Parts: sequence; C-alpha cells; structure tokens
Amino acid sequence: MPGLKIGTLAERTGTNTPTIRYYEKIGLLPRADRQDGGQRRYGDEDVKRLTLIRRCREFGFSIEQVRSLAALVEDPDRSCLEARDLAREHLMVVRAKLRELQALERGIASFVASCETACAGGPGPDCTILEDLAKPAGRANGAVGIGQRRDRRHARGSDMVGRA
Amino acid sequence: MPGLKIGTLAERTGTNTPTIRYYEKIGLLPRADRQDGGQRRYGDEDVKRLTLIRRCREFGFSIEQVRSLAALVEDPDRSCLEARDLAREHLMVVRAKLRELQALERGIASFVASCETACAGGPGPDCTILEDLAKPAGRANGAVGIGQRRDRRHARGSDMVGRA
DNA sequence: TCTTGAACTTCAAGTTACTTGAAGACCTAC
DNA sequence: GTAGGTCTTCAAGTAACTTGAAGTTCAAGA
Repeated sequence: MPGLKIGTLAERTGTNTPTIRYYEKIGLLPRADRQDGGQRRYGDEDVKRLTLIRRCREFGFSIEQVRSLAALVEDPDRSCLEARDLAREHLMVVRAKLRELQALERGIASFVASCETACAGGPGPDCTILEDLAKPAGRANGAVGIGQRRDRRHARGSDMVGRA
Repeated sequence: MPGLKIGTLAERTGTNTPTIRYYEKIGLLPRADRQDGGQRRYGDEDVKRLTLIRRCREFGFSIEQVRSLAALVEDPDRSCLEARDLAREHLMVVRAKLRELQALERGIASFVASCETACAGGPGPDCTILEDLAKPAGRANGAVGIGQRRDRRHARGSDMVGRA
C-alpha cells in the first residue's frame, strides 16, 4: 500500500470524496497517482495541500483565489515580495472577517446570557435582544473585502445565526 | 417620500439590489410596500432585518438557517428556552469558526513577517513558510459545524489565502 | 412642460462550487 | 469465492446569486 486511498484523504481533511475528484478535475489538486486498478493513491503532500485548500474555502475565498495561493506555496521561484504582497492583502481581509465574526460572537453570547437571566426557565415574549445582532456595524457598510466574490456556499452551523 | 428606495437599502446594507428582490421572492424578506408606480419602499425595520441576514450569510449560514433566525427575532411568542438553545448551538459554531479564523490569521501574519526579514528586499526561493497554513488543525479534522450546508459562495478578498 | 438618464420593474438564463445519482469495476474479509 | 464497501467515470441537479434584456418610472434641468 503505497499511499492513502481517496476515502482516507477525505476523512483526514474533512472533504467529501466527490469533491476531491472535482478538485482534481478542475486542476486545483494535481492528478493523483493511480494504482493498477486505476484507484487514486495519495501522500502527505496531498493531505497538506488539501487541508490548506479546505481552510481557505471555508472562509469564503474562491477557487481561483485558493488556486493562486496553492501555486504560491508550491512555487519557490516566485518573487518573495510578490508573495508577501499577496499575503498582506489577504491578511487584511482575514482580519476584517475576524472583527465581524467577533462582533457576531458577542451578539449571540449576550443573547444567550439574557435568555438565562431574563426568561430563566419558562417561555416569555420579552426576549428580543437578538435585535442587537441586526445593528449596523461600526464602519460604513458591510463590504469586508478587497475583491469579494460570489458563492461561498456551504457553511457549518445548525440552523440559525451567523456573521456580524 | 415615505421610505427608502431599494438602491438606498442596498447601499446601507451592503447588498446588491437584485439580491434584495431575490430575497423578497424567496420569502426571506417580507414583500415590500409599493409606491404608486410599483417601486419598493423600505423602512428602518427592513434595514435591520437585511443587515442581520447579510451578516449571517457572510459567515456561511444557509438561507434556511437565516430564515429560522429571522423568524426568531420577529416572533416574540416563541419559547425563550427554544430560542436560547438555538442561539447556543450557533454560538458554538461561531466560536469554532473564530478559532479557525484566528489560526489562519496567525499563519498568514507569520508568513508576511518572515518575508519581511528573510527575503528583505529581493526575490528569493526560501520562503515556504506558507506550509504552516497547511498543517492539520489542533483537533481531529475540519468539520466545524453542527449541520454544515452547501454553498457559501461569494467571499471577499482579492486573490489568495483564507481560512484556517 | 418636456425630456433625459439614472433607477426602477419583471423574467429568463448564466455562474460557481459543489452534490447526487447511475452503472459498473475493484478489493478486502469472511 | 462472493458479499459489501469503495472505487471509477460521467451526467444531471442544487443553492444562492448574478447578469442581461426589454421596458417603466421618477427627479432634475432646459
């Protein structure tokens, strides 16, 4: 057994197997080595690369954005300054997201807290603290990023709030 | 002028106007009052509701999840305990996202920092610190949420990293 | 008052990033 | 050696918008 099967890679990276094949198809992952029967086999490099890809995707960067980052990681011939500038840009975006997410965390936490104290135990109609969550942010409006893209589908979370 | 036009609402909430119409169409926003000519007019309530919706969407909660939150906010007859439990669940999800995002922030920040010092000034091939970003997370694997959904399309950010 | 151009209207089709399904080959374990 | 899970490819479906077309409305200036 020279490497990991697609299912194992999927498990280790928190990805669905069809998604891995999809990434290979669109060139985000390199074509995997095949076994005699044609099944894909993966190594540590692949685990790393896919972990990075998933992380980036999870916070809403597009496939194309992730592609350029992955290229950066893989290509040491690239100008260091160029890489730094790209990374800096993304750092700003990530920090903006972080601020929003922190605001959301505070909002939901205080909602939960006031539920505990105010309604302690029974049903009650005076629990509209969630309104806080709807307050406009500190700065002008909601555009967080530099070049926001569409999509960002999937997210995790059961059934309710988010963001901030 | 009894209220805001759709363009103004869009601006205040960082939403595109077609998206607002789309939300109305799928019932995420209530049908807006119309002027004589049929144009939509909005009030403060709508600004609040849409702000909340956008915030939730931005951090990857699905339309259906947002719908249930919006209902929660709007419906004070609902059991306070039920609301609290929902909110709690989401708080956990948000906190998990927060941890991942913080890890990403550290990763990119240290990449930028090492670019500054190591390659200070010119191109150089020894800048592969981005590998840190690809390390598996502290805990088992990448599944952050309770009931992760598809999609989350759009994201902001110019062209590179994300997540963690 | 007229008119021009931005902002609005609806509806249909396109896009991204997957997911789901079908039909069949492979492979490990009993 | 065969059952059941995992794999293969390919096609079609889905979510959440976006983009475009074709026409209407409205505020402001000549």
